[in-house]
Amino acid sequence: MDEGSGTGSVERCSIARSLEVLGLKWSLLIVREAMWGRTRFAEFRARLGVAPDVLTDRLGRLVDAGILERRPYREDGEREREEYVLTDAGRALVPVLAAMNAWGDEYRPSGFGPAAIYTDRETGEPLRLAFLAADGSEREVSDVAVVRGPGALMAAP
Amino acid sequence: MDEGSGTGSVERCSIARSLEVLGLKWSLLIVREAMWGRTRFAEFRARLGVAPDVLTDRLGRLVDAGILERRPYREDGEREREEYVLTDAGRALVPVLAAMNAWGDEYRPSGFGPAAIYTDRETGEPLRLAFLAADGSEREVSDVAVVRGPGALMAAP
DNA sequence: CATGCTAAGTTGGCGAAACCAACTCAGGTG
DNA sequence: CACCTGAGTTGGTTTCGCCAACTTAGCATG
Repeated sequence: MDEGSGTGSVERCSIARSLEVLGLKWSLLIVREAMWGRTRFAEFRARLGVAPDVLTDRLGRLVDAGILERRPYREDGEREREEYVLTDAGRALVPVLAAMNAWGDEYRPSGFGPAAIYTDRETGEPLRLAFLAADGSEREVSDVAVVRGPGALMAAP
Repeated sequence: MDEGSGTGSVERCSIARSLEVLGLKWSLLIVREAMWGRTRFAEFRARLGVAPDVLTDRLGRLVDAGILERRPYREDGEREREEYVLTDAGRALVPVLAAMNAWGDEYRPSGFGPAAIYTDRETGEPLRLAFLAADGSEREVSDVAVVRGPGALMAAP
């Protein structure tokens, strides 16, 4: 997954750079589980049904990318083991998950209603994602256009 | 990619359902290119450097999922061909791309500045994604909690 | 009317990634 | 010291992605 839009070896597109670490199968679902508070190998494995070798690989990549942090823990009467907790960078993926969640709810409904709701941590009231202008006013998705920024200096029609 | 959180055969998690169609390599990058206005096989191919057989497969899946629409076109002096344009469901993926973009800009910077900016289609002013409460007030990402909705009726600690 | 051009794909072979079951490993308990 | 548990490895098979080469359909040109 390289080349294409860019001229050099560095991927200029932030989406592509995000996908370098999140684009492999299971990566985002592991982050989703971590958001629910799962931290342990066996929990991820049981919840997701992912093969153990793949899970080992993904946890390692997410740690390397700074999304998860390996941290020792000890249950009483057990030996010391490692668990995986979200870092700030990992928690910053909430909008990505929320956006996917909202799209899936809308365009690929399960028939059971939404499985996850994003809420205010204190009041518990539901939140939604929206585009805001600098003055705080909201814009509809249909009013949003994508334009090139400084990182995109390729010539194209 | 099934089972895990659910008991039956329908995937209860909207994120997993979104990933069923968007989670394969190249799918989201094809949607990104479509947002830039690319519509043709050769354009996707040249921009992304994706193998033609994979591109055929992904375009077909995106069409089946209702994200892209196949539409005939004809350049003068050319034969009729097909192009691929975003549907409403496809354009509704803007928040997903914007969220990934913002995360990549912040946590995996390229050193060239952002390659894409999401703007108001009319005024051109830059927009950002934010969580809003029902009254329109904004919440920080760190104030967001994920809770179970009606679609998640699994018992778990 | 054969020849070539172009966009949009197929086809076939190969290496990497994912899957699955079985096995290992380290420490703690009875 | 036999056994249990969580956290992984290992080996073999299937699927996926990559690449180069080939095909196909219509129009245009000689």
